[in-house]
Amino acid sequence: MDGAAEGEGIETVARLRAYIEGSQLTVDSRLPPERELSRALGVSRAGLRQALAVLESEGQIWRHVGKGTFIGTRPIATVSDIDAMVRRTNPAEVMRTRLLIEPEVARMAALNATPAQIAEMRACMTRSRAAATWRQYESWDNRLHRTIAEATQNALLVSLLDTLGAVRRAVAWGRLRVNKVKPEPDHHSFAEHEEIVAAIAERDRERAAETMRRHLETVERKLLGERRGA
Amino acid sequence: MDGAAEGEGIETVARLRAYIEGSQLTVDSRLPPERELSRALGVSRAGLRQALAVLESEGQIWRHVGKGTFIGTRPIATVSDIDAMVRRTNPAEVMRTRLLIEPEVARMAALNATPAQIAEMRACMTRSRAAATWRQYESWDNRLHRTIAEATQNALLVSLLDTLGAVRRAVAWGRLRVNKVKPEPDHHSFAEHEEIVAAIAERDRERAAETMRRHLETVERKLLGERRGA
DNA sequence: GCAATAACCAAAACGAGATTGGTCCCGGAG
DNA sequence: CTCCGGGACCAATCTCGTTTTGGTTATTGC
Repeated sequence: MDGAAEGEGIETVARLRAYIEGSQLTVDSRLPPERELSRALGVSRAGLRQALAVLESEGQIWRHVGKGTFIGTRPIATVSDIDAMVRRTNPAEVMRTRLLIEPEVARMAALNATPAQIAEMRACMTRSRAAATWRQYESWDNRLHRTIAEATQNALLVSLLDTLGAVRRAVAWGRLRVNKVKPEPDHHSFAEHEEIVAAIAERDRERAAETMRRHLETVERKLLGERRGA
Repeated sequence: MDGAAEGEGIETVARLRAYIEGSQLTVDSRLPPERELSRALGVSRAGLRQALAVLESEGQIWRHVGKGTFIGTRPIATVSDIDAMVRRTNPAEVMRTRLLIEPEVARMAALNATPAQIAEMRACMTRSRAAATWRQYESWDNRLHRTIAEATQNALLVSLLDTLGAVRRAVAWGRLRVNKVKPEPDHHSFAEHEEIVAAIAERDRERAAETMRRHLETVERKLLGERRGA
């Protein structure tokens, strides 16, 4: 079984390798469609596909329907499509990710925040306290967290957190907060936000990270814990 | 100057507000195109656009050519386009971001890594030691860091790190490593990788985070520090 | 003058048709 | 009977021309 048949397969693989080497096809370039390539190499399309499968398993090429066959390793999928990401994650993962990143962001913000940014944080808190609806409150809450992100003075980090925020908003937790129309004056976030911004203003990095961590843990409890409990 | 003319403008704004309230248009929904809406409200398109400009400055709506006019605040731009991000960041920001996130990722990996994942980490290290070219070394180095990310058991976090990695590869491109063809056997990363994986295998979260931090600091020095020095 | 109308522009969306990798089925050669 | 080649088909993707839409400028009418 392995004599002639496998020999033919190896022959096709070798011819394919020679073709790729011969043509000045570099990494990431597309090679001809299967129908065309099979004619050029004088093999059947099925035989060519077997040879391509070998090279793909070796990591030499990668293929995708509608796109073609490419030289090199398959490009990784980024969070370019928020909707695609939402289908693979859940609110718990979002909170774990926030807990992992945002305390360190607060620490870095305490180091680098400008006076203007600290002033904007305080303005966000004032406006969130005065919010008449949950929607307005969330708007100012988002802006507060984004201002803290901007205070790291790192554009890449801000974009990553924006992406995380987009996933957070898109992920299906469109429930909760159906009972009340607006935040209570003693809503837990108000005091916690005060502590975070105060720590940043005082340049106390450790306390900024710690208070942010406690804040997010409270949010996590309210969002996930109470759902199980109630 | 402000009597009749401004009065008319306010009148149009009021009529527009009434239209939005009246129609059951919710947040993020698109309202009719300007040409159509101006006919419906019985005002000129120019007058309507002035009224729309008022609502836009208030943050009630946002507009974009080719898309339309939408209710709510303008959606933020995520890291959907790697190339666009590359133009706004630099290698220093990439390293700062890695230093902020990846030690915590290692800490979380030490908590959640499966035996199979730890085995894959060791396989990556073995293969990176045996690499014949820098390209091969980087391939296994990337895969090692990605396996550590996967060990957090958090798909969202993995995607965010993939995005970060894509930016890193795009920004830190042609330079460095022009002098040697392959990694030295005593390359600093080898021993550092060993320490990180050992800490993860021993479930020592604190040491995993600390060794990862030291590893990235070494990479940062090699990448940025020596460039300034030499 | 000046505001309304129309005309034009570039960005985005839309849609029909062509491409392309992946799969299945049938017929013929060995 | 097995197995390979050919063809047809499928779904994802790309391509390209057309339409829609906000933004801008010129023209017209009072």
